[in-house]
Amino acid sequence: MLMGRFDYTVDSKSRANFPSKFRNEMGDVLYVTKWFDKCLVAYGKEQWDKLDSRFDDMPTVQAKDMLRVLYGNAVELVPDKQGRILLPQYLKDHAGITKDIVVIGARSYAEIWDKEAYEEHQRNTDFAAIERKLIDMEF
Amino acid sequence: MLMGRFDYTVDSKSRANFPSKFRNEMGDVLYVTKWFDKCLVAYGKEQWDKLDSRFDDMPTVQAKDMLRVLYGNAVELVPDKQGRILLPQYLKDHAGITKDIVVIGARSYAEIWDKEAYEEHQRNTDFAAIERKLIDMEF
DNA sequence: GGAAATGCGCCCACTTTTAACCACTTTTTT
DNA sequence: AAAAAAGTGGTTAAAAGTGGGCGCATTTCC
Repeated sequence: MLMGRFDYTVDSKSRANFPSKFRNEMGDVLYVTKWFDKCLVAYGKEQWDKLDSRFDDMPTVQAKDMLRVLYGNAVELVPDKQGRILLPQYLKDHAGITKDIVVIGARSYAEIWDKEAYEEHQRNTDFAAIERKLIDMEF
Repeated sequence: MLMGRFDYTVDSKSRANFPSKFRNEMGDVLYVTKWFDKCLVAYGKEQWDKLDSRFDDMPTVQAKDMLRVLYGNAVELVPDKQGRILLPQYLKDHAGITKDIVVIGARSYAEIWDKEAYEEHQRNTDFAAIERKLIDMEF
């Protein structure tokens, strides 16, 4: 179960750290692609395969725009011995990543944010609405 | 059943005590995350798993904002031999914790407050409104 | 086609943070 | 009053994070 927040910086060689706690759980291959709300997702192999299989019996024509986003932007990354990954430019662009990043755990996957964008998103989050959602599911 | 109020201070290494009475009941792993009203929640493993399982068959896109708040800010904490926990900075920031904290029991979970914020919140508590709520639910 | 340049993986060294210990004081219990 | 439990403080060791150097491969330019 992935959880927590981890702050890192992209170094001069454009490498970024990835939480060791997450790596232990996700295995040594990460699948990273564009995600909603100006951030990136990272899946471990197992979870990625699960996601992948959901397209098995989806009609191609119906799936094509989703495939373009999800698969067309996906990369398979292997962290180096220190646990760092190298994000391709187009993914960094999507998330607005320049220097400071935030990696958060979200149960079965991780999200990678530009720190500034993350905090902006936090400020704009309607906590009361989330609280109502949780009440609705009788949390 | 968790109940009562316990006052502690965060030491120079930013460790904070956690009531031994609670630990006995909650087990030796705590799950702490952001909560509403400027405080933190702590769950024992059993309660956390119960909560966790409710996301099992919830569609990802629908759940993502709740996951971001709940899991993105959660930590799994194992108290040291003396029963202390180490809160990450982002959680302390959320609750406004600097030095003095208050831990209160709330039936199945515990809340962690900054002492000042807690007393402020107490002063602002509208007992009459709570009384009406209790009347409504035919308490 | 060959030499310089660039990018990237791999490794090593250093710093910082976190976890694990140990010792001691205070409070509670019997 | 003695013993046990709870709470506090500090030291040490391990792990995580960060920066940079080196070499190999591909690319680019002459």
